[in-house]
Amino acid sequence: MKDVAREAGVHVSTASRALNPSTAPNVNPETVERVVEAARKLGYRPHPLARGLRTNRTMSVGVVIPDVENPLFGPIIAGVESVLVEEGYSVLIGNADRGPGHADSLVEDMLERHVDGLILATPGREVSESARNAQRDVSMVLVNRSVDDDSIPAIVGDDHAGIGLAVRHLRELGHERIGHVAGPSWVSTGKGRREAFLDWMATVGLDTDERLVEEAEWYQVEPGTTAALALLGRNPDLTAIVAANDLLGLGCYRAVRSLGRVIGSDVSITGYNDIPLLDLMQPPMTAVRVPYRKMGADAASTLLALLAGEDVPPGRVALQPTLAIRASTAPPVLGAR
Amino acid sequence: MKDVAREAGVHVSTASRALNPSTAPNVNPETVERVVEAARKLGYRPHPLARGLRTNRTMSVGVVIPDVENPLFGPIIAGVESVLVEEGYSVLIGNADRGPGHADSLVEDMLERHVDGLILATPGREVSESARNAQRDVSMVLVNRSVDDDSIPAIVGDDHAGIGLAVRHLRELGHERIGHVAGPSWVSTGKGRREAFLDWMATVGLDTDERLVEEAEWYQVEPGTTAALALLGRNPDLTAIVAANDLLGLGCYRAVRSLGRVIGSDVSITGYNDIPLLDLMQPPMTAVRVPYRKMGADAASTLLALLAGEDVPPGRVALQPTLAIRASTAPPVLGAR
DNA sequence: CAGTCTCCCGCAATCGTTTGTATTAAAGGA
DNA sequence: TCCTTTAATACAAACGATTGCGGGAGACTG
Repeated sequence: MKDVAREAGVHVSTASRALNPSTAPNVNPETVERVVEAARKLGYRPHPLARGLRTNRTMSVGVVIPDVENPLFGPIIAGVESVLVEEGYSVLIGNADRGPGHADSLVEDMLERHVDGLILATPGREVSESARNAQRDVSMVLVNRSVDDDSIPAIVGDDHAGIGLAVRHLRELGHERIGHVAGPSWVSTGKGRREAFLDWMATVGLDTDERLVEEAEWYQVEPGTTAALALLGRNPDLTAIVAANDLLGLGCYRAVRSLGRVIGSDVSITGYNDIPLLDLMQPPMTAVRVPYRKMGADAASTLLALLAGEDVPPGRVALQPTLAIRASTAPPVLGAR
Repeated sequence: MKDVAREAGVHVSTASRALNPSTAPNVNPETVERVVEAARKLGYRPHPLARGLRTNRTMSVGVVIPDVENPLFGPIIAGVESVLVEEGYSVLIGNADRGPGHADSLVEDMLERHVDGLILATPGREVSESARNAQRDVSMVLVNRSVDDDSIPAIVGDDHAGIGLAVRHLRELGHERIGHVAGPSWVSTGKGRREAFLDWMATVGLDTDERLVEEAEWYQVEPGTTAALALLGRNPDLTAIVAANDLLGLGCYRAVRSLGRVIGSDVSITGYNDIPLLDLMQPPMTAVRVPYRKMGADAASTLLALLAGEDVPPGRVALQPTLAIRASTAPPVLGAR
């Protein structure tokens, strides 16, 4: 920049102002022209560290993901990245796969790096101490999760509506005995979808017995099988299962098969999330599709608004899911009961 | 840091030296002790921008991925992140999903941000102009790709060995007419696996007719089906297909089914990569498994070595794949020819 | 005892910007 | 004509560290 100033025959401070859109009006238009030309000629690029040191902004935001290897988060990251890069921000990624506490330590790291904002996708329904502290220092927004007291802006899928799509779809097919394989209740989605399930069962005029719900230990295939077996053992007359997650749904596939029953005709199954390849399963799985990429993009936009000083009301914004109907759901076989 | 120095009763420069492991030997041990204590007491955290401004290092590395939504890259990112974070580096992620040229622009962005190193997973067998320039300024290593002239260190899977696993497995099952659905030849993996296939066919004493290979337009299910149909149309007597990629393999599934033949018994199929859920397909797919997480970790380690000034020979390091044998491969039905 | 060497430490410059304040000159008003 | 206002630019102090250089004190040597 010193060179640019010399080339344009002005002081560096003038050059700085000329190059900065917000201060450019304070300098003579022709001078601006000269400086801009000099900068172009010399191929000047501002040094982000020097700038950041002075302005106290790094133009970077941290994104903490519970498990990068989970295909679920690819679209979220893509969505976040696409809008942030557009605004000149860089995305620092943190993978909190080393168990509880790891997310907090990543947040600490990022704060030390003076990120301008944080986007958290880590699970858990409560704000950790460190996150609480972080909110004082930087803007932050949650994605695909929320906190019980809604004290932090969150972009989430509308789980209530999503479960509603599944339950109503099954109801319309004629199912009357529907069960739910729930996710762990300490995760916000696990709790929310479980409640939504019972709620919708009542809405469509069906049984809301707690015995129709079985909680899986974790969002994986194996726990899904275990839970589904327990559920079907307790309720042999079930004709449909709403799984809280695609992997749990695949776990249900295994359970149903191991009982010698046919997926779709004997027992209908719905998944949740619609991860890739679900349409290639045998049979292809009906699933609630959540707009994850948009979720990431919206979270990023919200963060940008916060960074711009706009007042963003805390609380959650829910994105509407859709239902991908495939062959794992069908009308119940009449008289099977 | 000024406060720390005052608290310890020394000059800031002394404090700086005391806190920095590499310069600490130059200061009196008791003084170091006092400074460290003062720093602890005041909760001192170095300011990375100030430090970076002076030292010309940002302690960050850029990772450019062709498509974050592809489940393949999750493990790579996780591997990279795990080793870099350990050494105090941050990971900047760039998603080059906006077509050709986007990767270059991301690299430019990262260079402007003065990343200390770059890890590129973008496809293409040639070094772009910008990458070439980048290599002058920062350390860089490639992952899951290489360049034709091997001028940049690259960590890749050993595709030749991987294809060998598949071909030999099929040969041992008794297959003699084996085809290959190749990936696009402008991608390094597409070209490499194709050549490896023909090479291994010769090695196991089988036909190496070019007609046994059909190139898919892109690594996706649909192009895989198209290619497989063409391949099977041309060679109706094939009893096995080696696909250059899992998704292409799934495309083969569709093709085989649409011809009314049975996967496994009529036509065996092998995939490549072993992406999640492949074991839940019907039938579960035999696939070459590439250690992607390790690949990412090794790439990061190599980069660290480069950053430490060690001499890393250019050229590729190949990681050994394994074979996950499942139900999509079986002995050919005798007399089917 | 003078000279030299070592070991610690302080001084000050530096990295590349931004920005509050001072300065200058021109323009406008009485 | 002189004073005040305004516009445009220059000056210099930050931001928070690192680091070459020099100086002072003590130890060692001859």
